[in-house]
Amino acid sequence: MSRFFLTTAIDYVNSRPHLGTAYEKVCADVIARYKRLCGIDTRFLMGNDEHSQNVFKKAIEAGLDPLTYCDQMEQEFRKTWARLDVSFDDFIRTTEPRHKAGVTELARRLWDAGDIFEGVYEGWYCVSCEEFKQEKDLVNGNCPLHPTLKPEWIREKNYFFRLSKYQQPLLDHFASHPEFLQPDIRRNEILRLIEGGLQDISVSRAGQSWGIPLPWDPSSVVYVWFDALINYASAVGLGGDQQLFEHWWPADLHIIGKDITRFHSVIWPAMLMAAKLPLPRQVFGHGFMTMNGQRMSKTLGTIVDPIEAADRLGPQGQDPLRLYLVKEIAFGGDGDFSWDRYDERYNVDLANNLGNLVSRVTAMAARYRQGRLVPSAGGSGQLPRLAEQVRADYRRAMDGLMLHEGAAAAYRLIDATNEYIAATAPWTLAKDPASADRLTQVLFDAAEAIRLAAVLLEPIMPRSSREILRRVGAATGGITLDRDGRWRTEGERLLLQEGPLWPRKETTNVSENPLPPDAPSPGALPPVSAPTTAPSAPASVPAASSGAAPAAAAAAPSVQISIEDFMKVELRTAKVLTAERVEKSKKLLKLSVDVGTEQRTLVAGIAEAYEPEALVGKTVVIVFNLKPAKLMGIESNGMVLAASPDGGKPTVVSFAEPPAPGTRVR
RNA sequence: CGCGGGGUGGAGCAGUCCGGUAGCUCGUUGGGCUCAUAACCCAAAGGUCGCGGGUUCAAAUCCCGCCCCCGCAACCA
Repeated sequence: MSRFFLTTAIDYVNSRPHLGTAYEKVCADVIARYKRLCGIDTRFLMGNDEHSQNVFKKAIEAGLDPLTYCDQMEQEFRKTWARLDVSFDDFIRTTEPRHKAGVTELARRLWDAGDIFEGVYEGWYCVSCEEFKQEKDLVNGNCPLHPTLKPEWIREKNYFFRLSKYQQPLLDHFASHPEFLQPDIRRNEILRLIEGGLQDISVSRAGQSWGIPLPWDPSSVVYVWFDALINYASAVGLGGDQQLFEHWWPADLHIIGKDITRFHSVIWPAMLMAAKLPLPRQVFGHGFMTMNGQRMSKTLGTIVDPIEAADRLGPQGQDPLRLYLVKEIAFGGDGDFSWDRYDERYNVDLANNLGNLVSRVTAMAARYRQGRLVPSAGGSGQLPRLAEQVRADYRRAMDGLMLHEGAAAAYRLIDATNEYIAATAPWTLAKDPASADRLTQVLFDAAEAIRLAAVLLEPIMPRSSREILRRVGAATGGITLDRDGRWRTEGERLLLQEGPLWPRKETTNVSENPLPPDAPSPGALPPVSAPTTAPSAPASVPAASSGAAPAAAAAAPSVQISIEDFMKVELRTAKVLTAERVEKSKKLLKLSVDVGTEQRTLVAGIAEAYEPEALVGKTVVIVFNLKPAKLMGIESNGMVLAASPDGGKPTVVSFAEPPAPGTRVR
């Protein structure tokens, strides 16, 4: 029996899964279930990415031991996947011993092959910030955040992977395996990137404890992205169960978000080449989910909780959600979600079409034949031929990962069945005893078409599919496409007339804007910009992430400060003398202001809301004792206060009757 | 010239790689049916496929130029 090993990205555990994360898992699950339906021995792997500094920080903030925190988050993830009927066969956490074994094994192979070398990261290090600073960020040679401190020039030991060595092998692989990276749009992008040359990359961090130590130098841990990628191999026994590994590796398909395509289609294959291991057969980078056209973000209130979305449509609400995700979004492209549209699709696809079809057929079978259908020898019209066509289209679509087309194919059969009923008018046949056989045949055909549609939809709506099969009197267990996907002309059917599968949802058209942009949620503070870590870090993180935007950091709990704390902030009025746009900047204005005692230059991010001329002469409020910072090369000595709604345009604080420049505001 | 995505009937999208009657869902209008969850079926109206050039017998699709929108990054001190 052929086998299929399928993976999704493993998820960062610093926040609960949202709809974007769920989108990826559901699509992967549909593929996994489809492969099983085809009779293929399938292994579907998912998991959590836990060795991130952010996870570590998050745990410490929550006052938890990191592992305890990860344990708790695992439950959150598992709960979500269970609610959505995601049928993974294995769930890996990067803190598990088997993963450590795999990472150790792979790292050692690369080291032995000479593809990892020791280097140093050199840079200006601010002891107070505990991080490296870029030369260009320094202000007069000092740390921008600590103007009195001169950063130290530090060399940190770092191990690098010779990624550059694999440029040509990767290009060769892409050339000989056009299917390796899909869809094509990503493939072209990555090809250009590889052609542009590859840099060796740092794979270790010195002086950290949260991570997997390098086998040859335990004073360093493996960089989190390097660690994360290896999960796919360690989950099937790399460095442990050799027999398991040989059976399942290489993976047939990595399903990932388009943001981490580079890690999976460049770095990961290069690592495997270096380790002399086979490459995964295919990487598929799907698009992102948006909410009402906007990127999912906590501050914009555009996060959709997948559990909430499922619950909205009842205890079996996961199936409508799953159908929406695969049928309404072209797999590979970006997709939008809105509650209105979600409800609409539910009514149209499930209540009106499929659900109503099951109702009318089972009702007629019950009324005219007491639910028992024994087909006569008569012909079956056009439906069987269409069913065969649909089945072929469905297979082609699903094999090519065009999940939305697979769903559409199944729906062509459903639509055709509704048309067939309208054309044959069984209720008319029922009035004429001479048409008795014909009536039975028509109902049988309709039931058979429904049965086939249910089989095709099984990967997308497993639970509902089984329920439909039950109602049309077909076997519900162990179905396969080969055996159950073809039109049957005989066999007695016992149909069950029961209540609506999907009651119609009355659309009250309460357009529910999740959160008015200018209404901050209670207790929410502006997100604190997290200091970035060492500059040698890769730009983004690999196997974590997932579908949509990573959730913004959770709103900090409301913290009360003392009057002394507040008084540390010296607010003063300032009169704007000149204002000009900052070259090549979208948001910044450069202002010179009179603060009474002196004249200062400062930079404000209000260019989108104010023309420079409109500000000249105005009296505004600034933070007088803010540490200077450089923005787009300009030193800013203070900050203009403005009301700044999330995603909206700022309004600077001003006065009806301006006091003298330099007046203290408190 | 920072990277990327997009512009297709009123709305939301597919189609673009591999040119050949412009497709789907919703909405609108008219009709039909009464088995069914006010559902289902038929029909109609509605499109300069962002703009301008080019290649071609033929361009939404290929080539060149331009405009607009949206992300991301550089900048919300």
